[in-house]
Amino acid sequence: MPASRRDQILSTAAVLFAERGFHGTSVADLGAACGMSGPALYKHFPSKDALLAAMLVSISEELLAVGTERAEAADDPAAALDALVDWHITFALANKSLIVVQDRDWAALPVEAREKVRTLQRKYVALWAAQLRSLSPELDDTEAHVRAHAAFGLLNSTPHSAFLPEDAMRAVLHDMATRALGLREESA
Amino acid sequence: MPASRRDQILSTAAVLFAERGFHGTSVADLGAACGMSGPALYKHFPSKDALLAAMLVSISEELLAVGTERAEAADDPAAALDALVDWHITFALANKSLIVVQDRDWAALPVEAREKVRTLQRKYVALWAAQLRSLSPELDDTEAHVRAHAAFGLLNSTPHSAFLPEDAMRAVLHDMATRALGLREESA
DNA sequence: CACGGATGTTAGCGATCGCTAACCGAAGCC
DNA sequence: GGCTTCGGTTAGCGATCGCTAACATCCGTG
Repeated sequence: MPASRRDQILSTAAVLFAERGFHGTSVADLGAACGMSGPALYKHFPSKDALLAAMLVSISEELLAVGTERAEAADDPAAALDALVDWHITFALANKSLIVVQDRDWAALPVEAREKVRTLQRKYVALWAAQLRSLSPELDDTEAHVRAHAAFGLLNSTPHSAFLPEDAMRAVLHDMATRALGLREESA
Repeated sequence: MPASRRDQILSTAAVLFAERGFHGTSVADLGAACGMSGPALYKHFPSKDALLAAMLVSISEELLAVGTERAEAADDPAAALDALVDWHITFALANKSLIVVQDRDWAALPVEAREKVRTLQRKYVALWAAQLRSLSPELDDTEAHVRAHAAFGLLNSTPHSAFLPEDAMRAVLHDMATRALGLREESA
């Protein structure tokens, strides 16, 4: 079943929320963009908030789950970080709008979903930080978290600047991220 | 005159807009946070939109103006980029909320201000891109822009992760950004 | 001292918002 | 062939929004 009505709404909403923000998008706008109008959305989601929650919880889960998997499959910390960078790039390129919405509108989530998302995100950062610390054991834990966040910022710039073909974007982002994290010391 | 009423409103608004978004902050909220209530704001700004515009136009101007100045004062492209990184870090650390608002809520600007901000931002990116290309003349122009955006993403992560004392944050961000941009090839 | 501008107040208007109610046609099932 | 379910419609409610109007207070100045 490729793309249920529900999925179509979620992806349309991601685009609109990314462009205008959650509070800047009315349910009428969203309905219209889905080819229906306004209140029809309530046949698929109990509320506008719940729609946002479904969107953000599922992406946080996927980022963490696949990230964990990729890191565990790697042979050493450097390979794990390389795999994490690769996975994050893949995800960000395939879900530009979601990436934008996630760090823009998480504050609009109802409390319960907000805490769930924050927990998942914290685990995801911790996953990166742990790999950074086993690569460089002298690294302070807080600094490792800061470095992970900085790497996310770099990689998450892609929704605002995907000017190149996908392969080229991948290459540039991979190069910059691995350099920033100290994974390589030589030029191309 | 350090901090007129107008400035106090602007900086309070920056904090609230960064937390809840432009559309998520009512003029009553903003007024209350400034120690007055609601409509009093209209004695200082003609509209809520105009307030946002004043905020974003002025920061875009400052980023570009000082950036240009710093780049011109440098002896070579590498020094210019180093100075740009340094300036951007200084600005981002001193204006965390504004950095957030700028890339979150620029779409809420009235057309005229939006175009002005976009023009200024484009010039700022072009300033970085030009330095990157004179450092590495073989670099494609589009890729240079992408690399500049990625560097901004990295540096702009600081509002979400300023867990370290300011000096340490500066050092970490400077290290990562210069590595990402290929300004150094050796470890610390 | 009168007065005018600057800066605040409260009341309230019109528009828009999220959401519910009531209704309807098509599809599937016994 | 009737009944239910599913997914859609329009009408409209109550709340909130940005903003204006009308009025109060203070303060510098001729």
